Amino acid sequence: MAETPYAPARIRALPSWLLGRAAARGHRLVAEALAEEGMRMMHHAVLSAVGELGPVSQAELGRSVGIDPKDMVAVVNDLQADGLVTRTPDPRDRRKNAIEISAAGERTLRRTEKLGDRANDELTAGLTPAEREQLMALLARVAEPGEAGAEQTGRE
Amino acid sequence: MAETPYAPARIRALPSWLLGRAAARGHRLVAEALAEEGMRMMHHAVLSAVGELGPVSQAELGRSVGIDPKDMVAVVNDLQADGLVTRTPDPRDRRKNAIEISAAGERTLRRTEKLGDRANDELTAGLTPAEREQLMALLARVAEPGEAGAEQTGRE
DNA sequence: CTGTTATCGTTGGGGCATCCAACGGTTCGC
DNA sequence: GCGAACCGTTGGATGCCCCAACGATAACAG
Repeated sequence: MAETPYAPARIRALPSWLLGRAAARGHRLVAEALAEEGMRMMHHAVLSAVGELGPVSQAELGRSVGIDPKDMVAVVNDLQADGLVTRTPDPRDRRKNAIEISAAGERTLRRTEKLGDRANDELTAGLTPAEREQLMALLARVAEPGEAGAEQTGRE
Repeated sequence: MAETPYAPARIRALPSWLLGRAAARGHRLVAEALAEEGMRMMHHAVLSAVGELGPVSQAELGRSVGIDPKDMVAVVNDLQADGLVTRTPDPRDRRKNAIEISAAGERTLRRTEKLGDRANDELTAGLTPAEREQLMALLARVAEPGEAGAEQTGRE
């Protein structure tokens, strides 16, 4: 074998390290894929959340995908500028904005979902479907330690 | 609050998403643990690499842990300022700096390794040792897909 | 009704990790 | 020798996360 600059074994043996590397690769693959549609990860996540939850307030959206309200403002601004979502004042609560996906947003979402799935397939290309399921199950338990009932506000 | 802000199923079902969440938690736990010694993740990783590889150039270090040369400069600066490593010009190649761990570096490394291990134990507290090994094996295959040729080029 | 408390959207700032482009100094291949 | 490649270094850009504050609005207690 050539003298590859191997990562030190000590570090490599740490779950957090491997987790970070794998996540970095996943992030890169997905980001590259979504870039084909001019989308970014958070934007896609938010758009998907809007499409799934229906008309929602920004605060609720932020809690659902776990991002800061500050960043949510920018994301919704972009999505609205691209005509992917509509932001209308909620008549029943004038503090809120009702975010809803548009027809164009639905179309874009369908494309970006395909791209995201494809990137994730590439990410897990070395795994069998069963192994992928296994990985997902293990990751879920590592990402959310408590998670017994799961009805609670899973805030991080 | 009946409405739980659960993450949309669409997004949650993606390995890249779960990977990111799990990595974020791991990162946070390890960072908090290392902060007890005033250390940060990259610093610890580099220090560990130096201790394992012996006298080594910064470029080689950067390749081994997969970080940018720019950031490596800052890391080595900090480590040197804390007296944890020595940076001496390589007489055989005056472009290179020979980075070597110091006695104080060894001591600090032993402590931070304990802290890192402890944080990783907490991270994987919900898993049995066998499951943890399983997770590591799966992650390794996801993080480094090719792995056969041991191709150079650092990363992507 | 009035005053207090809480939420919502928004703006501002900071910290941390990753990445790319460039440059002078040095070594290596031809 | 001379161009190509590498090394350390500097500069800048980006993305993600967290905290604090503000005006407007709503919910609630009195």
